[in-house]
Amino acid sequence: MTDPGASPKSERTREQIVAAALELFREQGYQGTTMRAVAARAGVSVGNAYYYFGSKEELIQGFYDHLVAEHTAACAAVFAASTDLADRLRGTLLAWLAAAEPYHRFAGRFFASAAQPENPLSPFSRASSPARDASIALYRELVDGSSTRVGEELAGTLPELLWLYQLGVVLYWVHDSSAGAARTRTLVEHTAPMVARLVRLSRLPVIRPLSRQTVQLVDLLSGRHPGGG
Amino acid sequence: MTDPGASPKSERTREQIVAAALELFREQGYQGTTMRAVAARAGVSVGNAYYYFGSKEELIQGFYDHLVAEHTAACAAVFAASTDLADRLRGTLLAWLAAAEPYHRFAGRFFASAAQPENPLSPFSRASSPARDASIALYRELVDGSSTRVGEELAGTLPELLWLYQLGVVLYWVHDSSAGAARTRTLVEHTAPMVARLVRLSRLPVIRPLSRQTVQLVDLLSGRHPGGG
DNA sequence: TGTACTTGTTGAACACGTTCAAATCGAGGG
DNA sequence: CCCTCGATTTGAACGTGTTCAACAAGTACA
Repeated sequence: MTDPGASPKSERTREQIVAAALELFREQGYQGTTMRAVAARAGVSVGNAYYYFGSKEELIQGFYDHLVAEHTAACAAVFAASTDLADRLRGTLLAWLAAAEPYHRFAGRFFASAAQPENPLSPFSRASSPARDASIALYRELVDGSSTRVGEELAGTLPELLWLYQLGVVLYWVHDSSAGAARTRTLVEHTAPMVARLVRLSRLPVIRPLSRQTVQLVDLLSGRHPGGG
Repeated sequence: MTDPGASPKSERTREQIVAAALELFREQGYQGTTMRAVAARAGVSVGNAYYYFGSKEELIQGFYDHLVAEHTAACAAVFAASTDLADRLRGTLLAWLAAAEPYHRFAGRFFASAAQPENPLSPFSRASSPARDASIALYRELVDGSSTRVGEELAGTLPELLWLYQLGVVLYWVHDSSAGAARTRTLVEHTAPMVARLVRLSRLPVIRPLSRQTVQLVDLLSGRHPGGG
């Protein structure tokens, strides 16, 4: 299985494998890293690596967990710094970019896997729902702690919408080969205030129907995987 | 190379290989189809398949070309049927869904490849720019032939924005396992009028700055691959 | 200590995508 | 007809991800 018991021994082996994999991913990229090399550096056999991880792709989950943890930590500082919605959005996204930076080289491969339906790494998959829920909760905190008053219709769904916004930014970042992801930073700098503005405008009579329809649609379709229920 | 001379003989061999690949993709999915099986059904050797196509993924280009052609043809009828912007949007997207339907099973694998940076199949890649330009041109025709008056600021960039909108719909569709892609159809039915409404609202004084900023941002960042120039 | 059972580990073997040196084909010139 | 040369075709061979039967180590209980 993929998730064997958590004895101290197995825990240690598992960590050795993840550490070796992350090292090699950084050094050689995803493609350039072979399972044989990962096993060798971890000091175990190939078969043993497969005892802990069902596939090469699953090794990436290690990177993913690491990333989520680091991002969440960084956001605490962001949330403490300002109550302005645009500031908080900008800070949150820039913090993600900073945390993900070292892995940009193989992130493409990662998100390509994640883009596949039925892949456990997919952000919409059942396997990802804890990470997804955690991420959405982060955005709920972002909204709740901001000074912008959000209409109650929108309030419930806004965190999920902002999570989708982040997904879009990440998608752009993956394809961004500019130095230091400068273009993605530009994207964030420009869109964060626009999104914040849109949230404020959503209470206007002209916009309100659109806002309401958006919420209804997301609630209708979302939750989990599009085909899920 | 990938693109050997176009003698009648090589042309025929190439077509045999593409045909065999598409058959097998439909029958067994992408993963379940081996290059050996493709070569066998096409009546050639494995090496010969690689003489024409640099990789298994490149075989998908055949499906892609087929799809674009069919979609474009279907849109002619859509454009003739109505000048209402929402109708035209809805029709265009539903036509895409109809054309792509038979390939839904392996479309996930396809778009996963496409999601990878540096992959020629990526919609942002240089190799795809003809297909991308053609697709954007389709949306320009959609806009130009509609009865909705579009502000001149937005007019130039709107086709590209709508193409991005389609990209989002496709992304959803790939993950949609509901019968007959019913959920994606719902998404289209709801969002097409909303997008059309948004286009109309974009001329309002409250919205106009947002619209202008959006256009500026897209023009600043877009064109090609984020890191491109 | 011995015995049954679970957990952890091994490395050879398999099927696949891909490569490549060599064989074959086919048109043009002698 | 033969020769030449590039385009086309072959299939064995390589490296890869993955599987699996077998084995070792650890654990619980008598």
